[in-house]
Amino acid sequence: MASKENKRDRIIEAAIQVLSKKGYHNTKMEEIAVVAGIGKGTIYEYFPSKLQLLQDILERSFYLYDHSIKADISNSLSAEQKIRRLVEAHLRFCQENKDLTRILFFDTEIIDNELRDWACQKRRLKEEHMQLLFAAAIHSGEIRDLDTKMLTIIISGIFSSFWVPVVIEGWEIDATIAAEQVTDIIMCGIKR
Amino acid sequence: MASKENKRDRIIEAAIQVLSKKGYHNTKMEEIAVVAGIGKGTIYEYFPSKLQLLQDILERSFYLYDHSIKADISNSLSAEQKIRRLVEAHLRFCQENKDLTRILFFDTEIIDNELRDWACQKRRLKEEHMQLLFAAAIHSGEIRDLDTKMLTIIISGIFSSFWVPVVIEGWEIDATIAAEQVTDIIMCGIKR
Amino acid sequence: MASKENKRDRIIEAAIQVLSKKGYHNTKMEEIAVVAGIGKGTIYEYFPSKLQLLQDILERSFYLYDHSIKADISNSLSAEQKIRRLVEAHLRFCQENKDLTRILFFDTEIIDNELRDWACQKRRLKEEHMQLLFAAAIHSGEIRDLDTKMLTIIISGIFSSFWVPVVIEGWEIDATIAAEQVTDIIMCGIKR
Amino acid sequence: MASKENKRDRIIEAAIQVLSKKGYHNTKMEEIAVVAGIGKGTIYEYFPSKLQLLQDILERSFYLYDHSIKADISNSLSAEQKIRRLVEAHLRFCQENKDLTRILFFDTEIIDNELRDWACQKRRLKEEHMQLLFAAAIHSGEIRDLDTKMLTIIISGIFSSFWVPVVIEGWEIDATIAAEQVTDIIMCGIKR
DNA sequence: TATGAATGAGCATTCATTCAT
DNA sequence: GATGAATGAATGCTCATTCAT
Repeated sequence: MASKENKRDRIIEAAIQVLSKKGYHNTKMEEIAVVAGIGKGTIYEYFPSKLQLLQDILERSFYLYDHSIKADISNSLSAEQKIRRLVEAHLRFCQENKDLTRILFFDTEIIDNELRDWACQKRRLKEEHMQLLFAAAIHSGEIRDLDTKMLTIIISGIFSSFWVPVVIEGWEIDATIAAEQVTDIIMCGIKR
Repeated sequence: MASKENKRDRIIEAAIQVLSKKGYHNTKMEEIAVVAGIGKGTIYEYFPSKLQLLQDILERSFYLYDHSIKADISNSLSAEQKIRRLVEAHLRFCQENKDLTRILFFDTEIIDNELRDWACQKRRLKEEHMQLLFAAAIHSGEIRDLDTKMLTIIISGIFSSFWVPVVIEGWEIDATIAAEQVTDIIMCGIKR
Repeated sequence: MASKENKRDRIIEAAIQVLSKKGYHNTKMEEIAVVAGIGKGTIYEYFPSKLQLLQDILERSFYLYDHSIKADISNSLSAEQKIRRLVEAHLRFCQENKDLTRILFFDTEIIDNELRDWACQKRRLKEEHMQLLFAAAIHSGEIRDLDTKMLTIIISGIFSSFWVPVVIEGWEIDATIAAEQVTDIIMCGIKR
Repeated sequence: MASKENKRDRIIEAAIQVLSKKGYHNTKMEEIAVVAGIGKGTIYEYFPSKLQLLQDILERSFYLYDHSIKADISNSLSAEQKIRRLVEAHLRFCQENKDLTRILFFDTEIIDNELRDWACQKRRLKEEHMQLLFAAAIHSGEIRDLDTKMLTIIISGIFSSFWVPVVIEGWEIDATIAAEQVTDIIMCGIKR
């Protein structure tokens, strides 16, 4: 049992490693098996197909990400603090899960319609959540009365723009400091 | 001759259409041919390989995008005006070239190392260009003394975040108005 | 008319050139057309297919070879003289028609059953002719009473073995002298 | 393991069968698979490509041929005996390995430059070996003082001329008797 | 349960041949 | 007649998946 979960996890880890480096279509099941140190056929004992393996990873990753991001936000915080914490959590996630991040954000080629829809839906949920955050902050007077959809797009964009330098270029930043700076810009803009 | 360019263009158009909907690996040469209304072999009269076809499209697209974006920025403008125009041009490009945008911003799976390097280089160039813009604006006192790398990441993120709602979700916005709002947020932040 | 024959000949010449260097399957019709200085489609005005083109060349070549070989043998000659002349004529043909020789003797891969049968038949005819020569010589007492089939195989082998060094390796020999030596060996053997 | 070698051998056998009948370019991988009684993809588990499969067969065949030919020649023999044994071994090889012989002596179309060079080199080695044999025999006074290159060409020709009647026409001869006759002609010539 | 040998659907690419100009 | 752009049948090869062991 423990061994079973163990092996499943080993497959997932191996898959994350290979997928993040090569992308879905350039990754062969055999490669994953080799990295996992098991036989090719064994993967199919745990996952019905390559696609399902990817889907499982994505779901798992998304859950993990979502968890990392949301866990830290208690409702008593101000919008500014919430944003700062979001940015910080996001950065930390990217730094600590580079391979996962690459898979999750490297908005990969349309692999499957169902998968694409799933990803879209997840994105939508994330955005709705953010939109609520902004709506509340506007309502409480913390931030200006701006279009919440546009706000969401802008802030989401800022979020996702950070993974490339961190994951691909190995940019080393202190998440806390960076979050501070980013939040400052978001809140106060760049104008002198 | 006119006809020859014509057919080349028809192939490119068909390829853009199919590629943007299905992605590189799910696109069959035959499908492109069918959409272009020609025989499979004909594509190879104009493009040596599937990969080269994609590469041609990407280069062409990038050139078009680059052109659309840069053309509009005369040096006499203020940083704020430059940003507004950039945002507007970017939005307009996305709106007017949805399929192309999808390929340009989405089709990022590692298809070929050379291609990946090319894309990375293009991104780097774009960012360098932006970084210079910010450095100048800081120097002239137009914007605050912020880390230009971070600024570039943030603003790039804002840029690229817009294509999804426009292209995928069919969000209809007036580019001029949106650019105004976005620039306002960038310049002045969101704090009340 | 003259022009028509002219063009046909130009195609054949070009084909011989290319075929002898690249072999049937590695030769593209377009290549032949380019070498002939005409359009690809034009070949089909003169030859119904690639195979037929090859067949025409082979027939023509064989006729030429046969002619070169046989022309020189008047019946009044002794067997020894006949053999000497045959060898000499064969060598001369190889020297003067290297490309043709390569096609004719480079017993190429089975391209077509009909063609293979044709080639076999030609070989058989050649051998029958030779066999008759030997039978007559034996009858007249000029040569020993040996099995004519075996004799034919041996002498044919000697013949065909000469084309490689001449055509491929560019061996320069005086046909008359070589024929003398070869005939000497055939007639008297190699034993001291 | 035994099974693995087994399958590899079955593929080679099937390939020899088909290749010898149809030639390289007319042989489809699928056909080989069907004859071997396996799936198309299985061949690629044992051979990386069609060309490599041919190359393996050629190398194997050449080794086998070379082995059959050379094994039988101890140095204490006279030149005459050596020649007789060579002829006999050659004939026996042709009789016992008809398909292989057909591939080895017939499949000469330029398929690949590397392969062609390999074949040329093998031929050259064979000829050098023969040339040495003749040089020694001349030196020991066993045979007349003839040009060794010419001698080699002639005797090689005699050798290779035998495979066609044996393999193609199914000529049944007793190798020992035929070798005797051939050697007699080589040594003593045909003149009465 | 674990394996990896076997499989064959699937696809990019080639090139002889056609036919509209 | 001459052309060469267009064609699609043909084929080598890949790799996710299966299944006998």
